[in-house]
Amino acid sequence: MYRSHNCGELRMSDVGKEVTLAGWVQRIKDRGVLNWVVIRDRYGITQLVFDEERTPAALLEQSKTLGREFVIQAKGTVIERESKTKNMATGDIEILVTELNILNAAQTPPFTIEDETDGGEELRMQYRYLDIRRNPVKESLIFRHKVSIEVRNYLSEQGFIEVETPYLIKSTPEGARDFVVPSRMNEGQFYALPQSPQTFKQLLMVGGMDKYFQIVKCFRDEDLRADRQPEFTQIDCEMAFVDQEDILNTFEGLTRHLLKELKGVEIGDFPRMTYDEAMRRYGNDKPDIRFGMEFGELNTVAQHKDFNVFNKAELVAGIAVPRGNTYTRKEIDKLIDWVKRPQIGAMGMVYVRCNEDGSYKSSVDKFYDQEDLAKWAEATGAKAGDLICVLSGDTNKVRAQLSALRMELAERLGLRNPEEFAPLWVVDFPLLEWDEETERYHAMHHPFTSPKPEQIELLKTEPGNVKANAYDLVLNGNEIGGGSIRIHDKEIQAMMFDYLGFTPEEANAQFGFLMDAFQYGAPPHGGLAFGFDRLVAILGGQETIRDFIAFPKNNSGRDVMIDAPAPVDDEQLEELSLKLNLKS
RNA sequence: GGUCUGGUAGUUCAGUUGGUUAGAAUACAUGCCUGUCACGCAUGGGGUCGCGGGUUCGAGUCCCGUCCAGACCGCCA
Repeated sequence: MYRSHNCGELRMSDVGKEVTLAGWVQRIKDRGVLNWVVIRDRYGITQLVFDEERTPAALLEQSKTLGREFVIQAKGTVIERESKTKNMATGDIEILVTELNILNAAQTPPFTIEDETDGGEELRMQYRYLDIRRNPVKESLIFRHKVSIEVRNYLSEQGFIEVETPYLIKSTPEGARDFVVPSRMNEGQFYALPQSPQTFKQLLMVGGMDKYFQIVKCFRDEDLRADRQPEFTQIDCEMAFVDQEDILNTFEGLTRHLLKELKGVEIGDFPRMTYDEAMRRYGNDKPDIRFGMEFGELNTVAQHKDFNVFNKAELVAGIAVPRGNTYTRKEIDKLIDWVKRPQIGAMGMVYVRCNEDGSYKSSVDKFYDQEDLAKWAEATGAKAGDLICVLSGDTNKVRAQLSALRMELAERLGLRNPEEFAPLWVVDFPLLEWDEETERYHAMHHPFTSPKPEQIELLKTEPGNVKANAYDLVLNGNEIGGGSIRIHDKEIQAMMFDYLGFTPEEANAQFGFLMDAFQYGAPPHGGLAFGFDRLVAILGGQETIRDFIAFPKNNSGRDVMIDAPAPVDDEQLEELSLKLNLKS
């Protein structure tokens, strides 16, 4: 038996007990005739004491050979401390050690194993196993475990069955780039790792598993972000014999359950907003509605004067920054520089100071009088003391730019409280999206998404205006889930592929198995997938998913700990019938 | 593919207008200390200033290239 207790559980009521603890050396405080050693495991920390009067000399000397992160086992008696501390749960007691075993010595770690470490990101990733010993990372992983248990419990109680689907599947041209895996037994052929189990879950519906879920890894060979990894986890769900309303209710229930069980937050019916409305009010299909600063469209109140920048703009829109009039001219200039950075790309920014006395002072006073500016204030909901920021130009660009500005200002103003949760459904997404590069429509969600039935005719005349039975679940400005009612009719599916530019032969080669299945009794069905890493991170109060993944990849998709990806040797290539054609 | 920021001691960082022997904190080592808990005190070791080239009497500092890291845009059906 290596230990009788863990390092987090001993209290005053245990005083007098003979115990054995095992763990890592957190801290050594050598005072010569007295030595304290703090030992740590997953459950907490406990202080060991060695002193000249009560400890054999040899044992005291042995305690001084310890170093940080040594793995040790200590036997001894729980005693009350002479000086207690509230800094640790076990701060009232300590262990008077009678036997010390060094189970494994350790090199000094490259960064401190403390809550506030001195280690930089890269170093922590390189020695992730040391990083995981730190409370914040450890707690994040434990939190992730709790979320996954709650998800499984809830869905299981609702009658969902978890079914595993294959990881070695087929590459498809639509959507993200695939990670491909060469097949030794099938020369010149490749598997692809799934971007999602989409077609398999639909086939499970055809198979009669009318409530399916899976907590499953997905893979996309695209550039990374703070909230995007090349391999990530989804809560993938699908239901048969349901309409959109059934699905929204089911997964709103799951989300509400998670918020209640894990955060103690009770939320009523989630607001719903159409895609068009979200774009108009927030310039964004995943609005953060924890705060206001909604867009005011100013075309009608700003396009009647000689200010040509506005007159020739497709959209003039502004937001009211609460208490923004406290900004100095210099600060506003910096804000203008900020929106003009290439990442945002605005040409400029017009601002209006809303003075406490009800008057206005703008950067375009030459063109607009007080009466005009009062209308701007009304449209943006600006109050005395606010600052109105106005951008103009191409509608889509203005919305994206003003949305970025809104989020940035909210962040600076501390309006994005991570302990506040504001979910909503965004519904009625467009079915298709125009792609400038290939000059054709492609599916906004995916090609299996059902158009609104009453709009199928509209596909022929105005494909860009057709809405889909597609929806996203948004939490605090992040898309945490998305899904749709699927097509379950072979003819409509074939028509969709046609609109997306597939020849019948291509459609058949890629997705023939699915359309075949639709001929053998496919039930109406639909579903949704949550981004599990993102969901866990946001519930945990963060927007970076890395600390909720045990072994994440870095910005370039590399695992710096195991140093992957890496070349394979010539024999492996030979066996796979592969030849490299390196660009550099 | 692009924009921006950074790379100096084990680690986190400072380093002025280009100037003589590159600093601090922390970690580490040694010694002292009987109630510490971010203990304290003293002493000590520790540097390819990411890499390559250029300008200059002289480069951590300026210029060009390159590599690496992070954030973002494109991309992510």
